[in-house]
Amino acid sequence: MPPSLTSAIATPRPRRLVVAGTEGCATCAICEVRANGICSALNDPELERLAQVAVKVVIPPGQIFIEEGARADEFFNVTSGTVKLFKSLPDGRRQITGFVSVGHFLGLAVSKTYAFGAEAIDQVRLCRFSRTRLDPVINEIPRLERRLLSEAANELVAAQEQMLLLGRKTARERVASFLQELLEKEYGDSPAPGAWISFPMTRADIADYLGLTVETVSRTLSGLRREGLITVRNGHEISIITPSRLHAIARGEG
Amino acid sequence: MPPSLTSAIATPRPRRLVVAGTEGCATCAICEVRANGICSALNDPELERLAQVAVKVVIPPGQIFIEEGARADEFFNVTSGTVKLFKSLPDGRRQITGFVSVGHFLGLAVSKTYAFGAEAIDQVRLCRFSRTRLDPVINEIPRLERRLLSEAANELVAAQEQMLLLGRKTARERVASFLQELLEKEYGDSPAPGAWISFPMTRADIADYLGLTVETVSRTLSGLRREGLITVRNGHEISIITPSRLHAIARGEG
DNA sequence: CGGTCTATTGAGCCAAATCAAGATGCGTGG
DNA sequence: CCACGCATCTTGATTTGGCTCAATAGACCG
Repeated sequence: MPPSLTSAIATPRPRRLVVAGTEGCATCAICEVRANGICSALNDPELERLAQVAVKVVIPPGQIFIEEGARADEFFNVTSGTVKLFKSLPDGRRQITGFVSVGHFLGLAVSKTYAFGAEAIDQVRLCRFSRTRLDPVINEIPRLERRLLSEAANELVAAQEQMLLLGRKTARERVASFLQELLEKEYGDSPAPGAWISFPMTRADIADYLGLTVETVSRTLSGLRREGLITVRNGHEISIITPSRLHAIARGEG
Repeated sequence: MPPSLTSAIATPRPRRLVVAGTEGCATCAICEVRANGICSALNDPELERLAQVAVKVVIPPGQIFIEEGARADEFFNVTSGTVKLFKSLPDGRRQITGFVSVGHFLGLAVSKTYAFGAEAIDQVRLCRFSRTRLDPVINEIPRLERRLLSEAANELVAAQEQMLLLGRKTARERVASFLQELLEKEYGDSPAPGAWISFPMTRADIADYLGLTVETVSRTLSGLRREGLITVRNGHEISIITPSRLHAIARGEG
């Protein structure tokens, strides 16, 4: 199981952090994603308090807005689009630790620096909070802290699941797990066989997420297609024909 | 990179949860590990409050005291010994997601059931709290919740590091990373070259932690020994001769 | 319609898994 | 004390799943 240098290096490194578009500070109360993420835990006056320290920003596709190892003095809340979180080795090998989208809170790292990087896959909208300004708000609103704790616990569970995948699953099982995850994100646990799911990440992203190479991901998807388990459209839309079969494969019972 | 069925199955499944020794409820104020873990965040009256809901238990080596998927109605705080946390696939493949020892808090899972299992490696002492009794205490003491959040964030960082290891590192880099981790747990970041570090886990545990097989772990350790980077004594004690070389290997610069 | 990414497919290779002996250590009981 | 049984660890021989290298095929875009 040699490291896949090329898959990581071949990915063109997106340009560095440049100034992202700022949309001014809208009131959170009328935020279109108020029902999602940490904001859903707050009432109107609390949201008002939060709005005072929030700045909405727009990040273009491919831009890194959290640099690994940089000083961690900002938090983010994703309001639209998809973000990839990653860690890298000095020689460029890269592991994507998660894809996150609307409602997700970023920057929980307690240390002085970010332990991971974050890059926009498609166009991403964020609420940005400076740490120094958010901290007192968190202290004021215990429910917010409780919400963060519960979010952290959920992420921990997901991380453990991913460790099982990376340490013990075959390529086929990994790809099936990934598709399964897409399905669940879209439809919860109701299978919805045959519906089209579109995803923004490239094969290289999927490979770096699953600890594989681009070629293996591509080959494995082709295999599943040939077996009639899935259909692929435009490369970035799939339809899962037999969710239960896929689920069995993902758990190693395929 | 086929799954290592044997390494997981060969490991004899320890007996099921039987009644563990109970030591009665000592006051936390005089607890020998008061300075560690969540308790260190509390003052005397708060500890007194905590003591009311805590039960000290002793777990013999090899016993599973958290069953994957079981109802999660208890929390634990490790006061001595070493615990392995793991997730398994239906066919027995196993991934150890972490080794935890004194001061560590277990059971953060927000869901109804535990997402992972926990097994004592050597003799383990725990403080056990029932969820229903601990919840109000957490609500009363915001500092406790903050402490839990910070612990969760730290675990998340460790989990991301482990995903990088499992997804992108070679066997040699994984073993070096593991040894590096042992060294850091023992001495922080001051290298202490040549000192003996003893660890309780077997080669099978290490393999299940690093996503390798027993044979590969053994061979790799032999390799590092042959190269004069480490010395091994009794199989469960090592001395790291050149910490900086090891660290370089762990980061993929070896 | 050429240029540049991104994805697919094929051929060959290699790191780690699997299979197979031994070696070492350790508790138990004669 | 040693002999036995059992588990753990090490080492060797062989196999293989996924990586690497290489070439082609789409997709997108100015």
